Amino acid sequence: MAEIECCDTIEVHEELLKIVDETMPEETELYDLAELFKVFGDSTRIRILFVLFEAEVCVCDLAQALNMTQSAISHQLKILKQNKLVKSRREGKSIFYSLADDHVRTIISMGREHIEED
Amino acid sequence: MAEIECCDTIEVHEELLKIVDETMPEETELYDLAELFKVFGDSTRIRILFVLFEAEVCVCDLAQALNMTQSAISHQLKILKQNKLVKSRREGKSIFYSLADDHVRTIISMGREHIEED
DNA sequence: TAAACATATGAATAATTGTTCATATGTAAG
DNA sequence: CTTACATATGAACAATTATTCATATGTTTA
Repeated sequence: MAEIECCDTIEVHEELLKIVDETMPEETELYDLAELFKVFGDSTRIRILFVLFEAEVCVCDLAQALNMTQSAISHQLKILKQNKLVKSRREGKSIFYSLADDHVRTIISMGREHIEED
Repeated sequence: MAEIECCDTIEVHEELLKIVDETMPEETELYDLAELFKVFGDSTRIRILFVLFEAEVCVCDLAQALNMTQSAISHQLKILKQNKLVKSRREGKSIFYSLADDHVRTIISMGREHIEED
C-alpha cells in the first residue's frame, strides 16, 4: 500500500481510508439520498407537506391555502410524488393529495428539533 | 368570512384554511427548515458526513478520502458548520472536524430508510 | 359534442449554488 | 523573520432549479 502524505500523520490516513471505503454507501445511494433531501430543501414544498399533515387536499386547495398559482403547486407536487413523499387519488375532476408515509413526518420533525436548539 | 370558490366544496376550504393558519410554522421557521435540508441535499456534503460518522478528521483527510480539492471540501465544511451539523477544533496547523450532534445521524438514517423502501 | 372546470406540462427566465482558481490567513519550524 | 504547511475565502463560471405563462390533458355537465 502506498504511503499517503497529508498532515504528517500517515498511519491514521490508511486506516481512515480503509474504514471510509468499507462504510461509505454506494454512489447511487449517496446520490438518491441527496436527491431526497433536496426535495425537503424548498420552503414551498415544506409548506405543502405541512398542509398535508393536516388533511388530504386537492391542488386548488393547496394553491389557495398557500396563496400560489395552480401551476407552481402542480409542479412541486410532481416532484414530491416522484420522490414518493405524497400520493394522489382522483375524485371526479379533482385530484387529492396526501402523505405517502410517515417518514415524511419524522424527517421534518428531526429537522425542526435541530433548528430549535439554541 | 368571504366564501371561497374552488372545486365546488366550499365548506371544506374554510376549515382547511383555518387549520393551516393555526398549524403552519412561521415564515422564518419554514425558511430555516428548508435551509437545513438544503445542506443535506448535496452528495459531497453527505459524503463528508459519512466520513465524520466514523472519525474526527482534518480537512486534508477529507480531501484525500473523497478525492476532491482542499478548497471544495473547505467550502462545504463552512456550510456544514454554519448550519451546526459539524464542529471544528484546531490542533497545530490542522483543523479537525467532527459531528456537532446526533440529529445528523438520525436525519440521514431516516432518509436512508425512505429511499430503501421499494 | 361543446363548454367549463381541475390539473399537468413544456419552454423561458431569474435566482441559487458547487467547483475551480488564485490568493489570503494562521500556525509551526528552521 | 522567513519558509513551508494547513486551511479559508472571494470571484467567476457552469449547472441546477422555482416560478410564470401559455397551453395541453382529462373529467363532468349541459
